[in-house]
Amino acid sequence: MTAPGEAARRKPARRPTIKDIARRAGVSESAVSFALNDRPGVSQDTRARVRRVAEELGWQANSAARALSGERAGALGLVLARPAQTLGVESFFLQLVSGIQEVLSARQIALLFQVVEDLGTECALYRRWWAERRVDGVLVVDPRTEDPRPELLAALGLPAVVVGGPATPGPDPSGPATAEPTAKSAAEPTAKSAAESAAESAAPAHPLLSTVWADDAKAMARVLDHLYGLGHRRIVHIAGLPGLAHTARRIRSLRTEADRRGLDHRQVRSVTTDYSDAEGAEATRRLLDAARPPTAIVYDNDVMAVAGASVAAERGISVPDALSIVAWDDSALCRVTHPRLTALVRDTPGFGRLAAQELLAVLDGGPLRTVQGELPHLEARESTAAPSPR
Amino acid sequence: MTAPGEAARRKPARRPTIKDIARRAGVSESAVSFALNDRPGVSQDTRARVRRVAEELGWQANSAARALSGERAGALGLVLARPAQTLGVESFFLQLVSGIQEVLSARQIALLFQVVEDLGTECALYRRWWAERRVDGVLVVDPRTEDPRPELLAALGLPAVVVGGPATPGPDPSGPATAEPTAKSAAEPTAKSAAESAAESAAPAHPLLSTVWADDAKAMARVLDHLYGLGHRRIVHIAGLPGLAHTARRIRSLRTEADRRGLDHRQVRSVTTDYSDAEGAEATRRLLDAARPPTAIVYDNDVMAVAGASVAAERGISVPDALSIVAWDDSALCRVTHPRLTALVRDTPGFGRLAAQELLAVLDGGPLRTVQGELPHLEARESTAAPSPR
DNA sequence: TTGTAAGCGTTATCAA
DNA sequence: TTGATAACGCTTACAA
Repeated sequence: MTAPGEAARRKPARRPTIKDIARRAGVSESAVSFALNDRPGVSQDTRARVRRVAEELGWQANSAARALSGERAGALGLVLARPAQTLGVESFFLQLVSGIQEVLSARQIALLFQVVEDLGTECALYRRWWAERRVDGVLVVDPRTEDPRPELLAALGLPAVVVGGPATPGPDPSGPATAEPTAKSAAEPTAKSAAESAAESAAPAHPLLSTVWADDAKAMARVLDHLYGLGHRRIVHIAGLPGLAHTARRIRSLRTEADRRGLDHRQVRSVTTDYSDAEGAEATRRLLDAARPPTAIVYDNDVMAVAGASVAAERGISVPDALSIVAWDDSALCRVTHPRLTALVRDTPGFGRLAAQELLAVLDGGPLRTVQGELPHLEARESTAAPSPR
Repeated sequence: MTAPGEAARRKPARRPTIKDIARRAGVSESAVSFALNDRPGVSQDTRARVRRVAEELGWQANSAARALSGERAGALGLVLARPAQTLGVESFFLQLVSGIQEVLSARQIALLFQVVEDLGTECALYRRWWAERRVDGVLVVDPRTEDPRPELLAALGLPAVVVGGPATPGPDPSGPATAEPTAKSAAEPTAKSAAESAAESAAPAHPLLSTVWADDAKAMARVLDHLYGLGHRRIVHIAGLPGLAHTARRIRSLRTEADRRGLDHRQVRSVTTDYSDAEGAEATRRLLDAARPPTAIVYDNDVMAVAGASVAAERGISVPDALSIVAWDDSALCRVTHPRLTALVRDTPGFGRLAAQELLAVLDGGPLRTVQGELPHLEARESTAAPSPR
């Protein structure tokens, strides 16, 4: 190593360029370029020599130069639009990102990750990245029911894949999925056949962008199967943000499943929250204080589920005897509570890998597609059981 | 907007360049460059005109071109070396990143964020980024007691700031801070005066890199003050990974504080873990099963604290009557348990802002410095109280 | 199979 | 105060 401190700082080692390699290998720069990029037009012998020299020198292509001449920036972008406070306890994103990078790092592609306050800032950032040519494409997360992003990205010509989509499904014949907001009450029961819903979820392709998604409808059906099978008839789904596409899908699915079993929409229903422990707890309190409280609650994330379990404990309501609890998404959280929480487990890093692969496929000129991730499975733990007779 | 679908994808809008601006404003390219970069050598009039045209065209500098000619890539890097499984419930990093980006986005600087498996991969990535000229500098997190990164980065001449440092403090006269691993027992009591320790923590500057850090020693002292004041005399610190610099500082501080109060090192001590809920729970079980269990436990993160509280509940040990619990780092987790957990609260986004500012200062040619973040404060909740008499 | 040369969009150095 | 012009490191026609 060089001398420490200031010295090292002032005189950074020079990075080798293609010219250095050319000189050292006794060939032209273009030959080097061809050799290193696996292009025809250079002999096996030369190719090998160039490769060896490059290795010796520890050469790596200058990403700026490559981006400037070739079209590729060698980087993809991912923006997370969340108010700073909402950046709570969420293993989801870190795991998603780690899966994405497993795929990207093998191809030497960098990921620009940015956390912003809101959707407007996110859109502005896409425009900037596009104008700056900073990224070759982006992964769009948290798709919404009304989402301006696909149209913007398509207009810019910035390749993108919607993760968790479809962002804006076609017009819903029965109107948008709605749930009572926490404050209000009662939602008019808009019946729809299971077949209708299934068809919808089978062809959710967004016309503008490729999409990778999980079948929340089927997952919700599994949860319902589990709870209904145990004997539950009063089931409430404490959902996340109402504007998100997957929230809408889950709500719609719950309704479909209720209809299929002839359950009343007053007994089986969804309420929306902001995903925070505070709103999760608040919604739970309201439900438990009602005249006929639910015997089972499904929470849209782990944090709310734990908060809900805590409320039950505070009320002296025993889980699972008097109340069953299911968490959508598993994490350490679900395993440290007492009792441990039954959870819907999905392979989040795997989902990230899928998304990255799909974006790379789009960059390579592949067709727009809709790819479905693995169906989550229900990990039954101690928080769900048959409801106590009353 | 242009026509949707394939059309938009095939014919992406052209990005305006400096040449377009020059043509349209009727000046030379270099005049445009000067005007847009606030350099002297162009009249007020021209400058205004150029600016207006650039605005109209929605021009943004092509980051690759700028990186190629100027020295700057306009991006910083942050690598998180964590085995994928350990990417658990941690709000810390997302919050840190959000703070960092508050500072960077104001200066239009992007952040390359990468999650890797281990330190070796992290170092390889620094080398690659450096060779590719991908980043202008990096933020080094999770500094260790024996850390190869500062030397590597200094040798490469890649500007960096250690976040949470100092990474490798000067040789400790009393030997490295050690704690009994969970499996073993007893550590030889290596006494050291409080003054000595204070001096050490007052001048932790790493000779190679700038550092922003939090005074874990003082924070630990605060925790001890709290618990000792309540009457606790048997206090165990369930620490995180033994190799991390801040773990060492906390362990050392605990010992110093014990000595200062004449407490036995068998009664007040640290054990190390991997931060996981599993090891946190396991360590807690071991402690509670001992002949003379501690009356208070300090956990190095929120997940372990919650896991520990859960173990206590499982054992029928009442918190805080029979056991007091403190969590290092607050989060929603600490507020959803029953009782809510007393926690050491710090401003993580603020810490991120500080780190980003410091790195920018280094990039601007500022001197190597050691900057101290805000001291965490203890948020006393229901999990700490006077120990029950026995 | 090889080398020469133009170009990518900036910044920076010169003369004018 | 301006406008050519040469880098920066790479890719890629095109010519030898």
